[in-house]
Amino acid sequence: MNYTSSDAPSSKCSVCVLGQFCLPVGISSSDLAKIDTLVKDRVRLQKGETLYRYGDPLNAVYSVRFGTLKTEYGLEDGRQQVIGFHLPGEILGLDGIGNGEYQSEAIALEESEVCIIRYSAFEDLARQIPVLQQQFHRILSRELTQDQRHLLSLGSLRAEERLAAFLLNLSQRLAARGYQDNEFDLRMSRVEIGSYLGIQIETVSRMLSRFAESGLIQIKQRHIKLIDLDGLYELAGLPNPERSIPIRPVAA
Amino acid sequence: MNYTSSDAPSSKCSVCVLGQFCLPVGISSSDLAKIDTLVKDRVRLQKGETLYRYGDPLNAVYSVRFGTLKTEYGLEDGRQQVIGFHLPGEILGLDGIGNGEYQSEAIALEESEVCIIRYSAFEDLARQIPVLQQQFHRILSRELTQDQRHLLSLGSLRAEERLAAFLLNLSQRLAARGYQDNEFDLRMSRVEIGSYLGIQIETVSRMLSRFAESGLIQIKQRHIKLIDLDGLYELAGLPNPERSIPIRPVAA
DNA sequence: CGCTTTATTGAGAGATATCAATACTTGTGG
DNA sequence: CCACAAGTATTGATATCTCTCAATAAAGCG
Repeated sequence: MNYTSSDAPSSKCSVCVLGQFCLPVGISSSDLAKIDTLVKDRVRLQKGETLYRYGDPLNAVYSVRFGTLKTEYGLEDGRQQVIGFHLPGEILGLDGIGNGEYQSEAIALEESEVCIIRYSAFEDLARQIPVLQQQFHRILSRELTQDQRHLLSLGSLRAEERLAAFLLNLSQRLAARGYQDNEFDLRMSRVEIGSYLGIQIETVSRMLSRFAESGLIQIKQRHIKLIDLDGLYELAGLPNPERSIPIRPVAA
Repeated sequence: MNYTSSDAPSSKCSVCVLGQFCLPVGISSSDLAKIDTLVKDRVRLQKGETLYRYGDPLNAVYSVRFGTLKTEYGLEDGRQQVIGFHLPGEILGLDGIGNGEYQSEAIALEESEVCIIRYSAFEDLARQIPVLQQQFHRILSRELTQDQRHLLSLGSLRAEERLAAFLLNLSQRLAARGYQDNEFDLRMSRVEIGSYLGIQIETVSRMLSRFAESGLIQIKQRHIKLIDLDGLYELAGLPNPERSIPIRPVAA
C-alpha cells in the first residue's frame, strides 16, 4: 500500500477528470478549493492488496480514482460474500460510519488508486457546503438502492437472470463513466462473480457458455462482448432503457 | 391514510419515548426544540395501507412511531422482493434521496404510525446541528450494513440458516427497543418472510416446523417463542453475542 | 517451460421449488 | 352466534435447478 501526496496537480479534485462522477458533483469552483484541502492524499494498491479490513477504525472514506475493488464480508466458518464491485468515482467505506468501524473488507482487483477523504474533516466541510452535503446523502442513498437491487437479484432471480443483470449493470456503470460498454474486461474472477451472485463458480461458467451459444455475448476468458443487449435485458427480466440516458443501473 | 398534527404533546420528539432509538439520539434539549418544529405531523396507517410507492417524489422520510412496515421492490413480471421490515424508531424512505423518487414501496403490516420528517427542512437543520447530521449519517450507514448482512444471508446461507438468522435478528431488534425478545408475534405472513429470505412459503413452513421439532422454538401461528438461543445462533452460523449488549443486529 | 491458479465441462446428488391436498384462521352476513 | 367464504398455513409427493465432485483444459507466473 503506497501513499501519494497531492503535489501533483492531477490529484486535486478541482482538476480531476472524475469530478462529474465523484463526490464534488455540482460544487462551485470556490468550494472546490476547499475540497482540495480535504482530499490531500491517495493510496496506490496492487492487485490483491487490502484497503481496509472488518473492524478497522473508520478514519476515512475513499473514492476510487482508477482501478476496481471488491468489498466482501465473511462468516467465521469461512464462507464469504462479495458485497460489491467498485469502479472509478465510487465511494468506499461508508459502512464504517455506523459505529466507527468498517463492516466489510475492501480489496483491489487490479492495480488501483483511491483518494483518501478524512471523514471527520469531511463532515465539517459538508456542513459548510450544502451542495456537498446533498451530494453525499445522494451517494449514500444510491448505495442503498444499489444494494436493494442486488437483494432482488439474490432473492428473486434464477442464476441465468442474475448473471444477465450483473453484466448489464456493469455495462451501464462503465458507460456512465465514458468507458466502452459493449465490450470490456471483467476485473473479477469467476469465483468472485459467483460469490457476488450467490451461485457457484461452475454455474457462472455454464451460464456464460450458454449465453455465448445463444449469441447473446462473446466471451474469451475475462474479455466480454455484449452482442444482443435486448436479449440480455429480456433474460434479466428488466426493461431495456434503450436510448434513454442511464443515470443509475436498474439492477444487479 | 390518516394525518395527525402535533398538538398532542406525545407527538413531539422532545417527549417521545422512542427518542433514544430514533433520529434525535444525543441531541441536546435546546436543539430538540428545533426538531420538534421539523416533525410536526404524523400518518396513521391501517394494515395493508401504502405509505409511499415506487417513483413517488421524495418529500419526506419517515420514522416509525409504532407498528411495523415492510418495504419491497417489484419486477414488471410480478415477482416481488421484500427488502426489509421496519420497527419503531427506524427510518423509512432513505432510498428516495438518491434521485428524488422513492425506489421501493412501503406498506404497513399492522396498524402503524409514522412521523413525517420533511426532507428539505431536515437537511437544513442537520447543517445547524452537527450531532443531528452525524446521527443521520450513522443511520444511513447502518442501513447499508443491514442490507449487506441481508445480502450475505441470501447469497451464502441455506434456507434453514437464513430463517434462523432472521428470527435472531428480529429478536435482537425487539430487545434493543425494550420489547420481549424471546417471545413475540410475527407481524409478517409466511409469504412475506419467504420473499424477504428468498425462499418459498412452503420452505418457510417446513423449516419452522423442523425448528419446533428440534426444540429450538415453539410456534403457534404467528406467535413465536425462542427456546434454544444458542442452538439458533449455531444454526445461523453466527456467534452468540451472549450477555454483551446488542447495539445492532449481526445479520439476517 | 513447467508449475500453479483459474476456468470449463460432465455426471450425479441434494436442496429447494412446484404442484396438490388438507387444515386452520379470520372475517362477514344471515 | 353460527355458518360459510376467503385467505393463510401446513404437509406430502415429485420435479428441477443448482451444487458437489471430478477430470480436463487453458492461462498466468516465476
